[in-house]
Amino acid sequence: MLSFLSVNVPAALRNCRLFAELPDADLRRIAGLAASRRCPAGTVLFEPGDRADRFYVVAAGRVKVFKLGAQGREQILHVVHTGETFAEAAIFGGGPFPAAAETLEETTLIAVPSAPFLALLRANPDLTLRLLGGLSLWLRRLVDLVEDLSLRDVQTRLAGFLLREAESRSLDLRSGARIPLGTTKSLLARRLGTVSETLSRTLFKLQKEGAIRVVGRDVLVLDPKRLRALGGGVS
Amino acid sequence: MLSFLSVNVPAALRNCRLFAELPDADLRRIAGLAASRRCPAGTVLFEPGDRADRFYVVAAGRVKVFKLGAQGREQILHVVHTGETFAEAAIFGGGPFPAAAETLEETTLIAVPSAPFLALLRANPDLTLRLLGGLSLWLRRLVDLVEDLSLRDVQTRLAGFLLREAESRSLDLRSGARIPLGTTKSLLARRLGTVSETLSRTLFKLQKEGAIRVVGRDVLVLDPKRLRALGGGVS
DNA sequence: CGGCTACTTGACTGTGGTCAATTGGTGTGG
DNA sequence: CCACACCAATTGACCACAGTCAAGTAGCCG
Repeated sequence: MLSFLSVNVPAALRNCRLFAELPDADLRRIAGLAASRRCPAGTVLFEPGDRADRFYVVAAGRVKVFKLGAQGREQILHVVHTGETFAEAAIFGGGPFPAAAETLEETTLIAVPSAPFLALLRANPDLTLRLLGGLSLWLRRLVDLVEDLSLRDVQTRLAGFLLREAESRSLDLRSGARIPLGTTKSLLARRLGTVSETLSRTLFKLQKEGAIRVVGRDVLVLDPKRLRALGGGVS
Repeated sequence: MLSFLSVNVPAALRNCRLFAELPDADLRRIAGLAASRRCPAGTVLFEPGDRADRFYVVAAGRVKVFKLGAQGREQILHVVHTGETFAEAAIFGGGPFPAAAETLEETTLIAVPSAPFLALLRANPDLTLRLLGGLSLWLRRLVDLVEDLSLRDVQTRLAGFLLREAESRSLDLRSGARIPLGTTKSLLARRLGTVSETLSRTLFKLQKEGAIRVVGRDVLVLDPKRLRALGGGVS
């Protein structure tokens, strides 16, 4: 299923943290085995239960990894951006993919088959350690998500999200800082483990308290102190 | 803080899946570096934010890994049994422990310092791959937990738990099968992301529907079919 | 201009958490 | 052996957070 070759595969792999420092020869080997693929928005990449015989590098675009509930509700586990990998964890231990993945926009992907990749790992301790670091980060994120879902209400989650978002874009949190949500609000809602209606209301509450002001898809921070207080000691 | 040596450290490590096939020499090296420790029930091993410069092997006993919420509510991420390791993920990537850990009963632990362990990993691709498999499993469990918390109600979670528990003890699910909970009900509640009161009521509901019968700390399965239906297609 | 999607707002409801009181079981000490 | 203390578990009353359904608005693109 390779729709050829709008991308320079080796270059795309280099852009990815996991492969950034891999020797040229190895990189080429992977590139030779990998399939590059361009997908329109909404393409289903895999579903829970599918055989996990590959993982993905996002060369350009965005992908959501998510779980679907009984009545069609959706919990997003992670949104994967350009230069990141996903589903690397699933290729170990032999089980199927535990979640589903779907492109959020036109996206170029590189699928790396697991068998040759595992062989490469045996010979590259550095690569393996980097991979371990990546999985460890994934684990931390999931622990955070569990904490959010189980122990914090929506308002706290939202405030925390805004604070983290500001920090990750290295905005200093003075009054007036502008945080772009970068996605639709319904997407954000499903990331935070709620629905768009509730997110709407919660944004409104934060506004009413004077902490923020919502302008289209951006959030202006009006009162960083208050936002921090509501976010409950998130870094 | 080493309270010496009620345990044979190398033997305890051998009992652990992670180290099961490690060459003798390496095992001894680790054993030489590791600190063995006997803890009474309720000993705090680490808290979120502590430096992650070690991980643990449970030589005998049980440990809970958990997150604490604002008003003291607790979400258990995992209960670690004899022969398992925990916190291995935290030693990668340099961050602190993301959760807390505490012994549930009198427990003997082996703490493996991360620095020499990381060095050992570079030389042992087999060990590293086994570790990757372990992390991958952790990740799957957390994804399941997120799914439970976000997309399923307590009754479904409970039914699913009972089914998984029966399977993991390889009980065949005929009517009359007896599933020991193996813990107090309040512990189980916090594992399922709820509180003991709600668990009580939910067990009662399952009884009222004729699916199970609760006898002390065991659950008798009366109607496996119904239980499966309520558990919503959990394996 | 029409049609589509994202978003907002309102009214309602249910799950499940909190608080409080009671029961039950177990181990300890008089 | 009984009395007491302690903890786990249960039950009841209450209520709030947030999800659902439905209607309406705003914004965007063809």
